[in-house]
Amino acid sequence: MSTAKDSSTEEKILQAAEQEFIEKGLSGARMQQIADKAGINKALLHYYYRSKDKLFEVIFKTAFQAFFPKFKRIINDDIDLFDKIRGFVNEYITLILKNPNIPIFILHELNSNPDRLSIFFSQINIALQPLKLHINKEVEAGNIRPIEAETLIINIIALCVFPVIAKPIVKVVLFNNDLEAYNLMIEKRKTEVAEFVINSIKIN
Amino acid sequence: MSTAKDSSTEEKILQAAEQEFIEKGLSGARMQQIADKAGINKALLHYYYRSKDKLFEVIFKTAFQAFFPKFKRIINDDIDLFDKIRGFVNEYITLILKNPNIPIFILHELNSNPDRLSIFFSQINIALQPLKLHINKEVEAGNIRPIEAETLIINIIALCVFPVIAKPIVKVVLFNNDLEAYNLMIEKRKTEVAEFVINSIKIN
DNA sequence: TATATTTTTGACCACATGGTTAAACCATTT
DNA sequence: AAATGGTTTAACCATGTGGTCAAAAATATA
Repeated sequence: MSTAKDSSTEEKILQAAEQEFIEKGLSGARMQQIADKAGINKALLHYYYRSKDKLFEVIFKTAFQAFFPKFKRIINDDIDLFDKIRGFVNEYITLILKNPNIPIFILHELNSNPDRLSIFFSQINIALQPLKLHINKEVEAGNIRPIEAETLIINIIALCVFPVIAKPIVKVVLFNNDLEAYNLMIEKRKTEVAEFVINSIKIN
Repeated sequence: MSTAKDSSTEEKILQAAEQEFIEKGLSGARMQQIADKAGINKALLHYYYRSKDKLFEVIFKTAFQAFFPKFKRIINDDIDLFDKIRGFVNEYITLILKNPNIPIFILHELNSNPDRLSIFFSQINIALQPLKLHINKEVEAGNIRPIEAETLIINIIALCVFPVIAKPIVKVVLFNNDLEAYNLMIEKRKTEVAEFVINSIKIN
């Protein structure tokens, strides 16, 4: 058994590949560019990962995990739904900001090849099930306004993700190209999004 | 003056190019493929549009107009803010559904080259100004909960666009790959999104 | 009908790109 | 020190790709 997995070379390749693929997408990425970024020979890429597609597959998987992590911790907790939403929004936006280009990357690649998703199906499905149940329970109990669990979940994720993936537009159009203002606004959303959602579903 | 602009050939090229570019992106699109789809020789592409980039530029511009249309009609109307939101959501989702792949296309291309946006800056900026003012006015008058106009606008657009661009994920994860169920949900959002937003900002 | 003009094509070119190979390099074992 | 096996490289190769060009076909003009 080799310790190649931990070797600095393989690590450098993965980092370089992640950068290149996430920035340019599968078709836009160049093996030569990845090799250069990793500071190695191009042939070495094929030594570790036989083809561009194989290498892409690895990057896509890890990127997808980052985009759709196992938020079981938050979701499974037996806490108040509103607090659950607050916790989720805060953690999720924080997570996305760590690599803000991943969502468009995933969405773009998934768009031209939706089959890639199939591997992750059960993982996500199981991860969201408890949250769905909790929402439905609260609706039935009359604790929140009637709303489909799916709708509420989509809305929350939309409000977290979209402002980040639309950064070029939002920054320019709504904040006159002021990066500081844009960043501040995203930062504020870590709490504001939850309140926006809660205001919408709570009963007065 | 030639009448080339109206010629069937040029029209076929544009249609084929739009399909190809929007589906595969700039780097993924192939001139040969576009020629094939248009049923013409590849050299003819370069006869009408000198280079791939020139052709792309044309497609990108028209696509962007579709993504960010001149919604002045809705926004400028001197109607109730809530009705304005209802009208906007309904029209915008309807518009996006006409070519649901445009948003990711725009976002993806803008991500790797944000400069492309600069041409449209003033157009969008002017288009949204009246809406901002209206929101601020309602907040100051105490008619709705305090919220930044920018935040409210982002939220509305996010709720309209995201479920469409995340279709591959949403369909599979939340609707067990049931296309009908997914479509129905999007259809419902034409009215539900507005109510979700209004519930959040209205004062009880 | 003859002539200019525009549109369309097949053949081609230069170059970028993913991928291969044989040899060199390097560390570890014997 | 020699042999072994994993790692790295330079030099190649085949193919795909954007783009060109000269000639043919079609169309307009005289």
